[in-house]
This record gives sequence, C-alpha cells and structure tokens, in this order.
Amino acid sequence: MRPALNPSPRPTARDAIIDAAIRLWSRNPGATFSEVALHAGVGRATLHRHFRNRDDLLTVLAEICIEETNEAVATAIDRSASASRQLQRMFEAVIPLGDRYSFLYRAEIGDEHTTAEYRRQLDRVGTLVGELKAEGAVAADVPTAWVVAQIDQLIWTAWNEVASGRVAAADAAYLATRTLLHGLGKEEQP
Amino acid sequence: MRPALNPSPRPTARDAIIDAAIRLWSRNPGATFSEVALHAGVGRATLHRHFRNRDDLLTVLAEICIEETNEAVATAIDRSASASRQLQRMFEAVIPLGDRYSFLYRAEIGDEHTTAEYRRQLDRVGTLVGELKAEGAVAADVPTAWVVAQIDQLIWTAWNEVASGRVAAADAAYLATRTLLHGLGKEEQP
DNA sequence: ATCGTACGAGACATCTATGTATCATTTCTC
DNA sequence: GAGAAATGATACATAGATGTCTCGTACGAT
Repeated sequence: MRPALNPSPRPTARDAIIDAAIRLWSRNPGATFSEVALHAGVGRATLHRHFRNRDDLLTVLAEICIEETNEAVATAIDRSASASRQLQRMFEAVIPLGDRYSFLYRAEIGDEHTTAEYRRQLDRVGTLVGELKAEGAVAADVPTAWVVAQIDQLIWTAWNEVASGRVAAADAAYLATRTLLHGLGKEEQP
Repeated sequence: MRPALNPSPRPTARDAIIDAAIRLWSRNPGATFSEVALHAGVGRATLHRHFRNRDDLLTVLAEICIEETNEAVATAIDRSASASRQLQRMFEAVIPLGDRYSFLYRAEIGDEHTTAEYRRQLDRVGTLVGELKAEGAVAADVPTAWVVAQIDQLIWTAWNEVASGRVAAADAAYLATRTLLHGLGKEEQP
C-alpha cells in the first residue's frame, strides 16, 4: 500500500523484514529466509516480493547499516570537544545501533563497497584513538589495533547486554567509556 | 594408519579436520563441509569417513573445546593466589584457546549438554568476578554481567589480535588484564 | 615386495533452501 | 461498496549442500 499520510505510519512489511533480518543475522548469519520471514511476521513470498534474492536483501541491509551508523556518528561528534568526550558521544550514538554495526562485519557480506565502508569506519575509530593518545586519555604504549578492537567489541557487548536487559540503556555508554579508559577497578577519589 | 610410536607423531587427518573446523566455524558457522575439507587439506570423503555427519562433527568439536578449556583453566588456577592474579593466569591459559572458547557459543550447537557446560564456565567466571569485587580489584557498583561479558569478549579479541599478528602472544594476557582492571588510560605512578 | 590401511576423486542419491508463479484473501484508498 | 494493492499459502522448479558408495592411489608396517 502507498505510504499513509498520518503522522505515525504503521511499519510496512519491508521495514519489518529489514529490522528482523538485521536482528537475526547479526547473531546467526546462517539463518534461512524462512526464519527471517518468521521473525518478521510475514510470509516468505513477501520477502521475495520485496527483495530479489538473499544477496539483494544483504546488500540493502548493508547500505542501511552503513547509512545509519555513519549518520549517528556524524551527528554525535563535536570536533571541538575533547577526544574522550567525543568517545563518549560516539558510544552514546552507536551503541543503540550495535546490531547494525556488528552486522556489517558478521554477516559475511563480502562485496567490496561494504568492506570499504566498514574499513573507513574503523579508520575513523583509529583516528579518534590517535587523538585520545595525544591528549593522554589513552596510554601511548598500547597498540592502536588493540584499542580499536576493544571499542568494536564494546559496542556489540553493550548493545547485547542492553538488549538482554542486564544493563540499563542509560548506563551503556558510560560503562563502555569507563571500561575502555579506566577499567572496572575501584574508582579512585579525584 | 595406527598411531606411530615415535615421539612426535604426524598429525592425523582427523586432527587436521578438527583444528580446521574449529578455526573456520568459530568465524563463519555457516561454512560448508567442502570448505572445512579444503581448510583441513583433506578430501570431503575423508570427513565423512571420520564423522557420521555435520552434527556428529559439531558434537565432537564441542566435547574437545569443553575439555581443553576446562583443563586449561583447572591447570592455571591457583586458589591461594589473589583474585586478580587468578584472572591473569586464567587469561594466560584461555586466550591461546580463544577460538575453542568462542566456538562453544558461536557455532549454534544447541544441544543441552554443550549449553550447560558453557553456562558452567560462565558461572565460574562470575564467581571469580565476585572474588575480584571482594578484594577490591573490581568496583562493586559495576554489574557482574557486564564484567563477565567483558572477560568473554577479551578472550576472543585477544586471540583474534594474536592470530592476526597485530598483538604479540606474550602481551595478550597482560593487555587483557590491564584493559579489564585498569583500562587503557595512562598508567599513573604508584 | 607384499599386504593392509587410509585417503582422494568422482558419481550418484537425498535433502534442504531458495526462487518463481498462481490463486485466494486481506487491507487500504477513494 | 468497489477497486486496487499487498499479502499468505501453496505448489513446483532449481541449486547447492550433504550423505553414500566405489575405485584407484598412496602410505606404512612387515
């Protein structure tokens, strides 16, 4: 049906498919089309009506994930703030999209455009790590690759713990930033 | 052929299959039998000669991973040492088995025995976190689930960074312990 | 050198997932 | 209420993965 004019349109079948596929495939990349349809609450024929094939759906999902994560980071980052403040803002923006962020490397999409975009995101994280080192928030002796890997995993772990209800959404970015910069030891008095 | 009596026997086809399957399926659980055979350097018929079917291989792998990770932890843990020392020793023991450790939850094995064993391992990690909190190495205000999740991911990340050559094997456990307890900020003078 | 064991390649059967198509039903718009 | 659009269920075709089997080859033990 054509998009309604009312202020809060009912999600279309296509939206339901996209959301269910990201959620399912970020955990279980081998899940079948039938399983995706089930999770989306639609018929398998409807999947085939909206997407030419599995590769088509994967490509569409990759574009959406790239766009959403890039936009979230661009909106959140204030270049005039300190690097550690930027880190926290980035966590705040990206953790709610943790499933989308990790979908980009877990789903084995493999086409060059997606790979290049994901690598660009990692490069930007690497640049931020350089700035964190320059301002002393991260020690210079720690391999940058290690810090980037930690940030990557913190995004997924935080999203997963929030999704599982074990951590409050409001606490996630703070816990992630604290874990990275200060660890989970007792906080000393300032 | 029957096992040789020489002190360092050539790895059998079965050993090659097991190692290749763990390595491949911990990253890409959807990989096919043909891909496993290729990675193992054997023919697909040889896979079928050693293992009844895909489920049989998965079950064997799960048993091996459980046994190796349990034995590594049991050997490394000195109950009389401090909790943070035990943490470092556990990291030293388990990180080289990071692919086996994460295979247990990534490969979607799903049988109750494997799930129970993995959960038992997580419970032991949770117990250690309790001890870390009791001795003040981890702050009491941090959710235990968050700390357990961080340890889980540190094992995989460390293994992956070592396997990729970006981090030296000798540094991995130290980086993991430091990241968890102190973070990656500049280390203050004692 | 011979025999036994293990293996690789390939053919074939079976199974599962995907892709295509059709028809009846439901939903939405006018 | 009528018509258009979208959907679900089902059947069928296709493709790929798995499982089985056979034969020739390689390797190890004697």
